[in-house]
Amino acid sequence: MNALNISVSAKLYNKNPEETDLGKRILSKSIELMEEIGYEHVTFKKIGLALESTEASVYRYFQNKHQLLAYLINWYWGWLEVKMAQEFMMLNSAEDKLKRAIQLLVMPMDEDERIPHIDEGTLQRLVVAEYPKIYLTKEVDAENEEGYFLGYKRLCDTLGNLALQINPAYKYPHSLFSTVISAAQSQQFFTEHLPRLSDATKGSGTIVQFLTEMTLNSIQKR
Amino acid sequence: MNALNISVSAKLYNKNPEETDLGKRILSKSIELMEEIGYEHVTFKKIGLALESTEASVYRYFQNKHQLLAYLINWYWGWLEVKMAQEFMMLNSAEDKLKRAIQLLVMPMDEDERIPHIDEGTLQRLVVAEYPKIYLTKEVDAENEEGYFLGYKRLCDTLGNLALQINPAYKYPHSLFSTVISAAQSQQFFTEHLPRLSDATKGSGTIVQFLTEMTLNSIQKR
DNA sequence: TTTTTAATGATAGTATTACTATTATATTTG
DNA sequence: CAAATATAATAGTAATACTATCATTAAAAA
Repeated sequence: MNALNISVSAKLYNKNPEETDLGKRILSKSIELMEEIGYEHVTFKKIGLALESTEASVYRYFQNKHQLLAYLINWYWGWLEVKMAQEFMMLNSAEDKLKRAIQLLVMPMDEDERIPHIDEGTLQRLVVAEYPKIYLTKEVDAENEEGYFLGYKRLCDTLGNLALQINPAYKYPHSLFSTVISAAQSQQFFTEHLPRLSDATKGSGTIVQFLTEMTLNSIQKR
Repeated sequence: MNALNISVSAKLYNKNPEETDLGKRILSKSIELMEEIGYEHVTFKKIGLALESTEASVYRYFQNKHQLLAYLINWYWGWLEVKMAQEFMMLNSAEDKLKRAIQLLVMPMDEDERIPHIDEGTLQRLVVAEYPKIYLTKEVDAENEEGYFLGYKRLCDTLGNLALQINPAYKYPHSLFSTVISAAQSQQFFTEHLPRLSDATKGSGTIVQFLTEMTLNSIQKR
């Protein structure tokens, strides 16, 4: 069996959803439902209903909707890192790795067959639509200590280190990649919903070009 | 009297809050309360209480909390544009104007004495903490048609046009400035709450430098 | 095999939220 | 002075975000 496990901080659940059948179904249905009706309109009652289970059962796995979203988003960043690590093995230069990383941030994802209960494509669209909501709260400092944002931070570090391989004197690797990762999401959203805030048309080619140029122009030695 | 009026789409309120005393007090207290306890924890009941007025009275001005936030954020972008236009009069080159614009996006704001009922500094902190919440919803397309995001779009256009003055061949002016405006906000947030996502320390100098370099490197002719 | 434990389902209940509606009162305008 | 308008006071409703209890079933341990 070639299963693959993405690690998510234990503070992001009451009871580990990866360990039970119901848990996995909760993940699967939550992604689907949140992407479909939007975070604000999701309730644990609706998730329970969609699962043919109950509100109380969902509460056994997650304290609340916010924690569930944080779990899913962290899972996504963790999975992306694994994906990137795999692809990087086939590439030599840091520049090529960065370019590929940007593509992975923006391009639609295929289902990973090693993880049948999670539809990565739907999860990616969920992340595009909801990701800042997990940190833009008054609880951010407390949740930060619990590891709610580790996925994002790790990804940011990984890409920042690639930039430093290209130019060790570059002064803003963390700022640059938190900006690039964030822009990768928001440009997708703008292209679809607020096109005046983007120069891309449907299809992700322009976004990748824009981000790649911006990144390389920023870190280049001069 | 040298009053100054920032125009906000009439779809962003039930009854224009700028036209009455209670309306202005609602704006003033909402900014204060939202910044203090966070958007999620605000209710119209609490705003009414803080005003020594009632929930029902607040509902006469705004349909709901979401519309109120959208109003405030649009007001902020409108006000920033006015501020920028004033400052641009004293500058000649497009590059200097862009640099100044980035400073205005990031630096703490003084109270504008022409508008006594709005504390621009507090409003700026509110925008940093909450701005994506007005468009990251399933209602974005409908609200876009109502003009909920005009402030952001106009600001983005204004800065994009400056970039095109520097390099008319630059291909991504909208994407770049939606990214820069957004990064200006999120880098402030990260510096304070998630420092591993930024290279700046408290005080806005580093953020301004980072954004300025990124912007100019992106649009330069090569 | 029996016993215990753990997981889930079913149901009920509470406080708060997000409104809507009604009426009374005060203020402004014609 | 009459009429219109703005606000305050209050009540009420449906949905939300939980918490708690108990019964059932399945799996694991004794």
